[in-house]
Amino acid sequence: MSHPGRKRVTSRAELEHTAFALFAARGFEQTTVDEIAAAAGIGRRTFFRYFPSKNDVPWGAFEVELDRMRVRLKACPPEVPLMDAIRLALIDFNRVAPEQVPLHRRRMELILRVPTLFAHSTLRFTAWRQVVAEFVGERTGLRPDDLASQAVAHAVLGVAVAGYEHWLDDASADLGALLDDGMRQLGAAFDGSLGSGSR
Amino acid sequence: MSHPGRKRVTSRAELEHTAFALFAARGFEQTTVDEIAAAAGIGRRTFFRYFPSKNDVPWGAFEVELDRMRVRLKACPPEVPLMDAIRLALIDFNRVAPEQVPLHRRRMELILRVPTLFAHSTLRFTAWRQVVAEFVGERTGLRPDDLASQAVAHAVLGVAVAGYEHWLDDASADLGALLDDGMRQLGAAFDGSLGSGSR
DNA sequence: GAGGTTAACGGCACCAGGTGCCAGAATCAA
DNA sequence: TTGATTCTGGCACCTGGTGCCGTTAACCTC
Repeated sequence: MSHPGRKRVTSRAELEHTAFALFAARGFEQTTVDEIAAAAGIGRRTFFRYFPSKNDVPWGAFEVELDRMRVRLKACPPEVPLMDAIRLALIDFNRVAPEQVPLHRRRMELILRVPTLFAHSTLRFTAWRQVVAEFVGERTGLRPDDLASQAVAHAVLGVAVAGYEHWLDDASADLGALLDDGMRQLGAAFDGSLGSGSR
Repeated sequence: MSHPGRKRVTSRAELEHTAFALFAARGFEQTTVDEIAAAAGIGRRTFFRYFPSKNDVPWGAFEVELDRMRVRLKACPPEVPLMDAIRLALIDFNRVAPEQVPLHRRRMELILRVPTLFAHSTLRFTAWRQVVAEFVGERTGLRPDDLASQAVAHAVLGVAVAGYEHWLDDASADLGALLDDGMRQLGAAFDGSLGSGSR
């Protein structure tokens, strides 16, 4: 368990915490890396050993999350229709413990509302879509990079982003319900019942 | 028609042309703004008066294009079902004259394949989605920022991006057919026929 | 506990994109 | 010619990000 070499002086999580406090106080763009490093008591150079860029701070440990989504999709029994399986996994994946809601809110506020951050998110989004596309592939026999698989993955991500946008606007909203609704309404749009009968 | 003041020494289009040549030769990331400015015979400072950033060069005059999409959607008769109208407008919007195909290809290759450029595109994508969402709003009576409108807009953009990805991979492919296919298959996914019967 | 190995730290110099400021150059109208 | 107007481009400066490299702190072995 013990490794040779100097011990790490801080951690991603701790650094994230320090940074979030500054972001809340001054805003993301106005906070420089020097300020974060100074507040954390580390050198600027060291900051970049914990995070490849300032833009990566709000994302925390996303790789782990990605895997959660993958597992969640796979756990769905094959009888459940494709889009239902995805819808349920999407809802479940975005469930957070009540005590974690405030942090999750601030995190998503940064990611979705700060323009440069939203832009930088495309990389993560692409990875997330890939997970969905692979699931579509497994279910349908298509290749994950097939047009249909990719289109579905894009659409699902779109529902997620749109759902989050509404969740951020409305503090009392239930994220799971929004995502459920988004998926169903998108389906309704395709069968022609959007805005008329379905709800 | 004549204005006072010094004449502009170049134009967006000309600058874009110069830049594209350099991008083709050295790659986007490897080309510095100084090099573009030098090649165009202008000062670096002046470059930033024609384009707010290097990332904006490949987008050309996108505002105009946006308006074309808006008009194209509005031109669709109300009898045509919502998603059909959007599908047809999407195909038509992305039709380019044969002689413009090579340029359009290079443009889209940059935008979709260069990571930082793809990331930066989110701003334009958001504007484009908004046009679709507004159309959904008009047709259904929902608000454009309603979850359903936004979800549809996200999905359609997703189909467009996925379609372009395939078009870039396959030089012989017909972009219009890909977009048509993408929209139909997304619909098929929702009614459960994806991968089984429909094609 | 001395010495070697290992790994993290952090300063320094440097690059690139982007901005504010401002003096100067070009154009038009009077 | 003068003056208003508008574009130009140099300069200094800021910020994010990287390569380099000497230093520091831990562990392990003898």
